[in-house]
Amino acid sequence: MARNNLSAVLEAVHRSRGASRSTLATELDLNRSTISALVGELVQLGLVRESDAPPTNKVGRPSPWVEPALGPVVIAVNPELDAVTIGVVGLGARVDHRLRVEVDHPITPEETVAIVVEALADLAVELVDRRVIAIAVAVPGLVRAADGIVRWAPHLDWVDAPIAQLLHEATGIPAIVGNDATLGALAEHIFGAGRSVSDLVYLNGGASGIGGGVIAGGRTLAGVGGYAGEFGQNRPGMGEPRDRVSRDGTLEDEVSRSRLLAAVGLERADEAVLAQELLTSNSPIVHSELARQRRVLSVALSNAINVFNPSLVVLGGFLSTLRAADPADLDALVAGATIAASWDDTEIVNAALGENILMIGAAELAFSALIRDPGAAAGR
Amino acid sequence: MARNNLSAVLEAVHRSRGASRSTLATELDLNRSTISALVGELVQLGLVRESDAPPTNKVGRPSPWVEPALGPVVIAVNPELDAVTIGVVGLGARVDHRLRVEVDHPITPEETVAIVVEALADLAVELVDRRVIAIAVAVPGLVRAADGIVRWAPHLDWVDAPIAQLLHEATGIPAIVGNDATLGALAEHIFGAGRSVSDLVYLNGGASGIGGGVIAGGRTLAGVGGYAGEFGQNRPGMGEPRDRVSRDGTLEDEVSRSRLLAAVGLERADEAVLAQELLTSNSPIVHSELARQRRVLSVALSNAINVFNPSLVVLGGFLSTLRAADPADLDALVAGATIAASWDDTEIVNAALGENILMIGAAELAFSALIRDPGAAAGR
DNA sequence: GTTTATTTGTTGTGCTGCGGAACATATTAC
DNA sequence: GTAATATGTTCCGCAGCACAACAAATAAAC
Repeated sequence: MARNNLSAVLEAVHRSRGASRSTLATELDLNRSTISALVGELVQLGLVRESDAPPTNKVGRPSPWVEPALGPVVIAVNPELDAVTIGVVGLGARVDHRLRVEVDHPITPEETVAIVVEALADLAVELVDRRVIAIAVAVPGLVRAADGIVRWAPHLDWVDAPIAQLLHEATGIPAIVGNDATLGALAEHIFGAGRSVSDLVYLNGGASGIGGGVIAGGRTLAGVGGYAGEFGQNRPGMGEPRDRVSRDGTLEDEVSRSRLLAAVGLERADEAVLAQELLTSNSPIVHSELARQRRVLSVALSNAINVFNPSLVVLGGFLSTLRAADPADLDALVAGATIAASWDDTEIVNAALGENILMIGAAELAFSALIRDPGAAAGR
Repeated sequence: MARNNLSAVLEAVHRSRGASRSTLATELDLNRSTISALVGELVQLGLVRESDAPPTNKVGRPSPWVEPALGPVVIAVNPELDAVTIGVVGLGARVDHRLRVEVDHPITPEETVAIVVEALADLAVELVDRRVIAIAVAVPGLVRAADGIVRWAPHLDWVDAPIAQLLHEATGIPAIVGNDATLGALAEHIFGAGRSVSDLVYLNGGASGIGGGVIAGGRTLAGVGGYAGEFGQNRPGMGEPRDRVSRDGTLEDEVSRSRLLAAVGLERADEAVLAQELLTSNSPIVHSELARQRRVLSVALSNAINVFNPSLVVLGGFLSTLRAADPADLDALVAGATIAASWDDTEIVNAALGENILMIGAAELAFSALIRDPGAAAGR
């Protein structure tokens, strides 16, 4: 039987990172007595804790504060070309620990599993008294929703990698996998720039290309297989033919980190350094490349806004730098190629969550399952 | 209180256009006794009727047939440049009457209302003993979801037209408005080519341009304002620069009915005639224009598939002709520019519902509200 | 043609989630 | 210190639905 309001209360506490009982009652439109019972049950389940009323200067009996419990945590994992990032994440997007294990070659699924196992051992002390709900992996590649198999992660050179199964077998902990940009969109939606918004498009520019994720009507856009949101492979129209510099004309070929690195004359640089270089350069080559990439990006964004009519377009990675170089220019370009009624509703912003975005997004994958059925985890 | 399963039963009967009680029970995973009670209630509400068990050769007590009742109907309205189409539509997508009122000039909202009022008078005899739930309008333009105002219908030259309010004031019947292509997508999803599918992209080519609608995760993609799905205004990349023949390079400028008419040398023609001309022509001009439009369309479709990962792309209007001229070519072009994993899930098909598509789609707008709360309409 | 197996409708009962009302309690306002 | 206000607590009741036992209507078996 679907104990729906139990989920609703847990979700509200999770998303707000804490709320008073009375605000829960008014916001969820539930009776005080119901909230009382449900919160009590969540406390029993160890998912939530109540603390003394915070000091407020309002008349009336103070309402106890309801917070996510410290117990349940998710081990978030993000394998990348040069490193694996692992985090311990609690309800309410609390990132308790984060560690980064560098590797000197493209990492295999098996090596990823080994690193996670080792990290779990290292974290054993911190995880005493914690309940590890799941291992959640954010992968830069296509993840089949049905079984969590990584169909294709070009950057990591993974093909049909059963990473979830491998992790589960190695640790005994349930494992779950998602696409990194999709999880980034989810994280920004629940805890970042898109908190109060139910329709957003998230685009992230990284070394491996451009990933995208969409929240539509408050829900993650998945598609049949779970591959939705691959804006990077799209071919946007070029305002001027000479803007096209790649063979295929895909967005991530045209708007790319490596072309920006080339323009500033660097071999490699981390995000902050590249941004610094780009934003302080006087070179006309840099400026014209930034302008060209903005023009191409603007068409892709217009296409996306025409189709999704989102409240927000959230840019991450080097795409936010591209915007930062001249936000007004990007806005004007997008405005020029977007349906006016749609553009009126839309704002382009930079991602709000920093380095933790994928930890939070991956954890959300597991927490959303917990929220769907709070009783399932512990006993009944 | 959300009487959820009452909705579920009504929805199942509506979508299946009739089912036995026992299949309802198994498909909705409800107890026989529950189905019995709920169907009884829907009969009481006049939304559903039971008839004798249909002849089946199975062992066991025969299960009564449950069908949509004849009573509740929606008046569907579709104002177009040259005519207004009005239909009487019942639950289960039963189109009882349809009439087309030709006009010799772009119709105004007020004229549309007058035509609807007149049609209601003409239909008075047929509507005896029917319960008109709502007037539902499918408009070729942008409809603000919040209040049903037509923000912009370029083809009709409507700007901020409160058509729902006007219709309600003139008739006393609740009125509701939606975008034509969005409603087309909905109709194909529930009763057409996309029946068993929860993710589809619908693109319709008409005289006024290309309209689009999306079903994602079984729900209509709306966007914040309700303007989602405007693929026609998108700018797809061109494989070869000379494919671009318009100034802005928007999809509906490049892939257009008028360019096809020009190629076959006609001033005007209805859909069937144009299709006939295009598919039987030997002219190299016609063939090259068809091929060019297919190439441009294919990029737009690839972009859509990369983003939505749908099970189905449904083409309507002249777009289905464009495909019919060489389906393999279109498929190959799309395959070449789409993420392989996504393309594996996707099939491109022609729209299955014919002239009734917008009648059914518009009616769905009202019926979905009825299904959400079956009790609201009649008494309690 | 009668009996048997099978499937389904019907009826009565009980559980569960939640709202409502009356009362208790902790705070501010005066 | 008393009043006003907001909220927690407790008890009750209702609605939705599953479950079980029984009745009914069909096909299959003999």
